[in-house]
Amino acid sequence: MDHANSVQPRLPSPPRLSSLSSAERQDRIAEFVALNGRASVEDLATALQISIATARRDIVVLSQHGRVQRVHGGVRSRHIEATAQPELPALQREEEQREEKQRIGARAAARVRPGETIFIGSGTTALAAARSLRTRQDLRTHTADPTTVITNSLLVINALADASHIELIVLGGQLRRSEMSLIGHTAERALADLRADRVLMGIRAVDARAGLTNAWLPETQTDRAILAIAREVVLLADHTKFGHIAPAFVAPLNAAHIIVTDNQTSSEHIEAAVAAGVRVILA
Amino acid sequence: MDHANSVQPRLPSPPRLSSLSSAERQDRIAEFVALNGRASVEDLATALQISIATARRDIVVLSQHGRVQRVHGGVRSRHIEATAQPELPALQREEEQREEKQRIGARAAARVRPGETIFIGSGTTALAAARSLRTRQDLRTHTADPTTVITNSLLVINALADASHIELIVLGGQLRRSEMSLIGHTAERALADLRADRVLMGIRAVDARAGLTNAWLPETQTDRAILAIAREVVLLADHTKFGHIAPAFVAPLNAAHIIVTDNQTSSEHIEAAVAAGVRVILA
DNA sequence: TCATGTCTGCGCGAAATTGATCGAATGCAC
DNA sequence: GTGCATTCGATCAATTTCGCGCAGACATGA
Repeated sequence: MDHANSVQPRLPSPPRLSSLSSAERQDRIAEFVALNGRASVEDLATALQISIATARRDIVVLSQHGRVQRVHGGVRSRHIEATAQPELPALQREEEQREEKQRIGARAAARVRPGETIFIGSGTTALAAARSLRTRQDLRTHTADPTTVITNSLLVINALADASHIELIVLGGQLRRSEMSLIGHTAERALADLRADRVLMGIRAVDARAGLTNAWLPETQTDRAILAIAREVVLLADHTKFGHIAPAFVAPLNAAHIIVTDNQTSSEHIEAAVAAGVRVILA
Repeated sequence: MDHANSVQPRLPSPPRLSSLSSAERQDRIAEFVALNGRASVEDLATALQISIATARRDIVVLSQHGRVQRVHGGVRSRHIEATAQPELPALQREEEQREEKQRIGARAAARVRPGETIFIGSGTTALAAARSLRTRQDLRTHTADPTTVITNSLLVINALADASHIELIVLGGQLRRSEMSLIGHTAERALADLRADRVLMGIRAVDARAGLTNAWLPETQTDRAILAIAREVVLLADHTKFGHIAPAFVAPLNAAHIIVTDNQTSSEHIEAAVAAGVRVILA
């Protein structure tokens, strides 16, 4: 029996005694990253005496929880470099699910055709879409009928301020600093005179029964007015938005014609959206 | 074909995490650019010990994120005014008569009392006034009835975006990039619902007979609507503005209640303004 | 004792990242 | 406007890293 190992070609059995539980390992990894700023997968595997595969799995869990930021080759601290900007909530959140948001934004922006009028809402995912539009070369050449962007997001405005190939129309209103968005009576009144081909907007929470919900009640009035001006509503929501409910009801789920999300969204949520008549695009 | 392949003259060099991950490299580049203002592609490649191609790829990512501005040969900082290009006309002009504009702006801002509602227009002198308001401590303590700023200038918006003691209301409208101002029907419609204690605005040219004139006709409609919402109009005009006439008529000289200018303005122009019933303040 | 579920380590194909090269585009000087 | 040098963008090869399925080990419960 036993001894057998004298010649065993592989011993895949790790004696788990005395080693750490997965939660403890992940805490150690998070601690290590917080201390050193970054770590390669191999570093972690060596330091914690675990295999590369397990280190990788722990990293996946940690990044999904937002405790570390995943990069090719390892992980690094989620802490933002912060050269000058004050830590505005909207900018803080920009780092969470950064890769997913960029993919979602790019995919949503790809739906925009030259010469169209697009509304881009507030939120970091919508900001990613605006940045994607900023570099679209086909919009740059199509100068006869310029592409127009309407927005109530100060971040989108700044992102497109130097994009001379895009006509920029700003909704007025009161500045909500936590989101850097413009809301209120003035914004809604401006919307009455505007129409768009598509609306690209993010949302705080998506749930099949509770519909689309946001965190701040005064904003919902403006959000509803935004939804009403376009013939196609494209909702941008990464996988962390699904299955949750925020306090302020905005609209039923099928108010969105298209939802762009990432491939980590569970099929359960996707199927529920499809059943509600919404087209789901995985970025 | 001989030669060549027998001895491979290329060594594709393996990617090593041991150096820096892509995200870290990009942070370094952003930091470098923020510090030095600009950098060539070769500079970055040398400084970070990476190939030209990789440096270029990082630059593309950074510019897509809006963290740096790409130019032929390298990158330059985009941090000036948090968003805008230095070569925009409005910012080019910022350097002209800079001292005078700062004094004029500070003097005009000094008229603002805590709790008032102020409209600040576009132009670099008005921007100086906004910056002065930003640091007024008495506005910061007077929280019961917050001071409110209404503006159609993107530069003013950005200057006050992090001034949490100031309520900020933005006029909507179409972005005029040369001035970074919002104008048009949407802006005028928003003005219909707004009133202010004072209007602080710049002007292109001031002349006793020709009145207040601007360079761009479509803007005059918006400018007139702005003048109409306040009980006190404070005109900010350095000495270079006097005695000239610009193509678009905005309003007669006495539409302004107060003109703040600098001490290089000739007494002839000052007396003409006083004769028209305007109070002149020298900053 | 056996069945079941969960966790760990390993291997292989797929994806990602990097550096180099080449034609095309751009900027600069005259 | 013309000519020349530089830079940009796209592509290829090389290597690393990632994702996923598979098998073994331990814990739990019948």
